[in-house]
Amino acid sequence: MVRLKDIAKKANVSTATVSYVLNGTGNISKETREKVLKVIEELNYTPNQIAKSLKTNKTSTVAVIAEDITVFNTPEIIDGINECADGLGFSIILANLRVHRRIGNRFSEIESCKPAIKQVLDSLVSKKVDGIIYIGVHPRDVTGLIETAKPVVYTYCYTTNPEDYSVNYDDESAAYDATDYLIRLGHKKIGLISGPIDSLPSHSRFNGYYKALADHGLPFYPQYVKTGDWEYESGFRLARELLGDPEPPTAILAMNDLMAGGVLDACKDKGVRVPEELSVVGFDNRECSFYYTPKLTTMDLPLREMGIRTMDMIHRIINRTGEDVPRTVKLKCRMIERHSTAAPRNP
Amino acid sequence: MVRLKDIAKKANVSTATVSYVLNGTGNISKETREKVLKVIEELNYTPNQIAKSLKTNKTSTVAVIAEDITVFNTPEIIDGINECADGLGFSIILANLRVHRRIGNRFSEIESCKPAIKQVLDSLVSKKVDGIIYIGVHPRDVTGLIETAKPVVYTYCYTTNPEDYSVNYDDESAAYDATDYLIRLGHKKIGLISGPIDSLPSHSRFNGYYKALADHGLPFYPQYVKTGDWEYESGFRLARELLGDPEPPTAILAMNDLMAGGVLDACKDKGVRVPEELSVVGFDNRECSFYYTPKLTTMDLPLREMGIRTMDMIHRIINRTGEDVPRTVKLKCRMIERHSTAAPRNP
DNA sequence: CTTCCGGAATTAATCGATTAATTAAGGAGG
DNA sequence: CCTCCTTAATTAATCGATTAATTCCGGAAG
Repeated sequence: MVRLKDIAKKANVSTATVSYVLNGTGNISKETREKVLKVIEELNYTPNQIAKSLKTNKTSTVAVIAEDITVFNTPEIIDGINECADGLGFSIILANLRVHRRIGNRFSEIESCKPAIKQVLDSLVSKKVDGIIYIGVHPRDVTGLIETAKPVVYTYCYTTNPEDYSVNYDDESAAYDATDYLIRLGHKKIGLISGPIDSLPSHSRFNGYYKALADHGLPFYPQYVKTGDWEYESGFRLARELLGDPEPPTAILAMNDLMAGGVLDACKDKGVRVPEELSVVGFDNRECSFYYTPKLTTMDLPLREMGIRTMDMIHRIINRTGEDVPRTVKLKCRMIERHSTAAPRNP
Repeated sequence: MVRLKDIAKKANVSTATVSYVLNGTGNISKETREKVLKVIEELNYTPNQIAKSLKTNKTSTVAVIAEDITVFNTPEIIDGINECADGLGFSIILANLRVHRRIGNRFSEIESCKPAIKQVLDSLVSKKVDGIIYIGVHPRDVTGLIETAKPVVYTYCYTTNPEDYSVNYDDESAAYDATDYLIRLGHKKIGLISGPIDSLPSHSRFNGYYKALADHGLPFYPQYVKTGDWEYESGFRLARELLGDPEPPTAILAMNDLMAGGVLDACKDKGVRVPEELSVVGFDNRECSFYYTPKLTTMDLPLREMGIRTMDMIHRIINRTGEDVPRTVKLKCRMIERHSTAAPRNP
């Protein structure tokens, strides 16, 4: 292994000079610089990052703590993080909490992850990274979950502490756009299958739905709003309820693709044709939504972009340049129009 | 930040003693050990891994180079790696080559990834890790792709170098089992929609198919074997060809779930009912296969297990204990029986 | 001619651990 | 009593960089 010292000896300069050349600091004459660079090239030298880190107390590494890497949103966020990190010369250390296998879908019990997080922070991460990115499996409150002196940026989750940094997508405007899209197709009676009432995204998405109706001067019918639990079965069940209404909606907006899948199957079950008799819109643009019959119109989440912005944000915080880094970023979603939506027959 | 030196001072011993206590080496009396441990506890000290790495030249970190983390197989493999690494006290540094965005599906052009790999190895990984795990996006030959002195274990891909280490699933026995399953249901005319002829998994799976037929004394009909390209469209097109045969098969085994999806749609198109008139079996157990109509019977790949075994293997190699680590591991797949298969009506 | 200054290089301490070599203190054996 | 071991501790070099402090030198200014 070639060391900085070897370069110095061969180039007949001090180690300090080589270091200054490598880092572009200090006062180095053109000739010396070139001489050193030539030797570096010759010996195919690359600096030992460990030694550098020890002295500078910087690692050019961030930890990515994922609640569950096997959940559909996470890989693409990580992909974005990675892409951005490559450009910045950062590495990422990945820690996976496996929340799903730990607590299933009982998100309220997220507290039980605290020991796991503490262990990750203590034993693996905190000594080797400059900052921490936390990726949730579902947008929810994780206030107080991470206790560390290092910078943290949250994505796909949020905290109630206004000092915390986070990157998310804009739920309200996404739901607004989806509703607006259906209204522009001609729909006036639009069912909504919501997530649990105590979930923030459910609230935001409901607000978007409500505002879009209002902006178009359409009435709001409480009986068109049903509360599910994000799972297929609730979509199936609630769609049956909606379709059983004496004056059923001509379109249903489900707050995720899984429940939308339930809606589609309820339609098959009841002999309701999609999109001719009922338009269905999902949310998330999960892989499965492409394979539904008919292919589902849905909202694509800006996952990769979220990853990129998250990495960019933590990098800014780490390199405190004095510039004021905004605490929260919200990114727009994008409608993906497929075959589950059409203009209503009898608007 | 508390340093080892601080512990030593407070406990009135030398730094060496503290180090020996921490690592359980050297000759330390019980009283001294307890005294030191008490101080460590009091000051809430954790050793600086960077400093340790510098001296020992070990990092307890492995690099995971993924060809594409957004491909369905990769997250679960990484999950397995992570689980095993946690148990061993290892961290993982993740590098993502984004092969799909680089070269799409033209796998033969994998060579073009070499510069990216070289960059990853040089600038990020090689100085900070004890070993390297490489995860492919598709089982294929990656001989010579990674040039490094560190231990490497390949998974979800293979090399022709018998010195290389790799972990994979057993294609041949999986295809054998799938075919055997159909035969036991009563099928005698079984179509096969293969991957490209120049792909190793295609070969192995074909061998499994062929052997199962032979073992049951069934004839092999070449016209029942069609060669696709792993994509949905080829499944659709080739299923139409098979169904157009004067004596069409009563079951079709597709070598992946995407092509099986094409088969299902071809059946819908031709009015062939699944599974009543045709049984369909896929391969991979991708998320989408659960959402097909009918839900697809398919082969589940032991992805998490592969990750675990891969991590375990690289750990053994890193800790060269002299034990002979087997060069290749092959894991069994598992049939997932859903609603696309049944006994044939007229066997 | 002396002093001062600035550019270009070097010296040497330092980051926080590990560990070979050494020392010191008892105890056993001759 | 002296020697030799064993056990338990310390000393100090080392890993491979960074960087504050210092030195050296030549030219400009007074």
